Amino acid sequence: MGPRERREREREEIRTLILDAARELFVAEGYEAVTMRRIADRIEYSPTAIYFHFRDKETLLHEICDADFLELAQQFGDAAKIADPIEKLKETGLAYFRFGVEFPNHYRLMFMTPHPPLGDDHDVEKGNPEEDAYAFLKSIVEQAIKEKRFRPDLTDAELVSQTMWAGMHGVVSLHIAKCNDTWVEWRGLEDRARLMVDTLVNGLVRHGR
Amino acid sequence: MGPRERREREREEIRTLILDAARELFVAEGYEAVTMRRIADRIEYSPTAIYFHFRDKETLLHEICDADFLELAQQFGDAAKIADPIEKLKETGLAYFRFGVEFPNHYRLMFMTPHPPLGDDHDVEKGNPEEDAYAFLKSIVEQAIKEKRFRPDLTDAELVSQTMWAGMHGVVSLHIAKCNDTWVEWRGLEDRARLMVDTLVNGLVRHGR
DNA sequence: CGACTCAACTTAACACTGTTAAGTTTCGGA
DNA sequence: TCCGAAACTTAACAGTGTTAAGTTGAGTCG
Repeated sequence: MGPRERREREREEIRTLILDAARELFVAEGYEAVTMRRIADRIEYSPTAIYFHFRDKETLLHEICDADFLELAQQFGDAAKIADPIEKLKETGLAYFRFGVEFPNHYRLMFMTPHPPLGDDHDVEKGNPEEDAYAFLKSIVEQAIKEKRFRPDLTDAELVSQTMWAGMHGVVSLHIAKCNDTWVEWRGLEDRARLMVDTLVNGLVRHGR
Repeated sequence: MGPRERREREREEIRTLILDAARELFVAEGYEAVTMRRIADRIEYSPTAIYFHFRDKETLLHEICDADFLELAQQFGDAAKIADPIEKLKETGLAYFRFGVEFPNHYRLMFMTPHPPLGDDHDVEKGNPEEDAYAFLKSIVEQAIKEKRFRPDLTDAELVSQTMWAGMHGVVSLHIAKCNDTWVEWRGLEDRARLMVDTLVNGLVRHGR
């Protein structure tokens, strides 16, 4: 228990100190505002100190939004309780939408910015629906397929999930990138999200007879 | 006749020289590669010379993708010939998709990057379906509504257009941002686009009886 | 206890970026 | 011929991410 562990703990503390400062700047003022020097200012260290804890800016930002992937999966808590797969799918889509609108800066980094193929050391456990948002979505789609709620030609859960995802992503990302665009007479954001889920689900389901 | 016009013509020539050099860099290596100094190198001028023709980098890039909006609208040439509004809508969606996949760097700038509200001096004539891609889409949706091809509750052409757009944008932008992501077992890009148009249209149309 | 080690940090610098101030060339018009 | 302005260049500024070299201070060991 000597000072060996104390050092390690202190190291972890300053690590999260940096992480928190960066996140705060980031969520408030966006990617552009996050400069190494501004982070350093905020925690009253020199800019170089950060490099002792993170390889570079990219991995720092990466680490920030890594935690957000977990956060996203937890937004599906309400949806997870729904038994009917179709209703569950709808609620999941809307929860995803709300997440994106609430944290646009995180969303941009997570889903709208191409990243170099970074190492696969993530916090979230891949495939676990409680941590992996995509796995959660896929599990719903699989359930819907198993219960024969979709059109008979829709047998690939992966493909359907990706389309469902893309639809909601389209609404969110178009909003983030174009909400100040005056070219288009935008309809209500909520309405657009609603119409997207409804239309997609309506287009996917097997219409009873 | 006089050198008055020659000067003006020369000025226009170097303007497009810059524009072409910038576009070339941009389409080949992406936004990050476009630095004022690299553009200047390529046309053998000093970096400062560019500022004599463009206010700043932002407006330069803006001007480049302004021309691309026109280009996009012209991709709908084939779709424009289709009489049936539903088929026309599908083909338009796929043409949009192909454009995004073919010119990802342009697409990123046009639709995935938030811009400060820049002046409304565009090349394209707003509302003209032959130049304004959104207007083209909306005209199809209006036609479909008029011909009662959509569900009776769908009366707002703007809202439906925006949803249709968002759907295809979702497929394209997710591809551009995440095509190197190994987290997801991506299905074929073409298949995803196809399923998106089909599902959306299927979810919108009035199902005959 | 004193010497040594090494992690944690700082200062100074490098190579970039977009952008501008100031100076130079060039050339048509009076 | 001289003037003025347009078109350009050189040099610089303030900023960026990042690194090389030096400093400090606490833990280890003879």
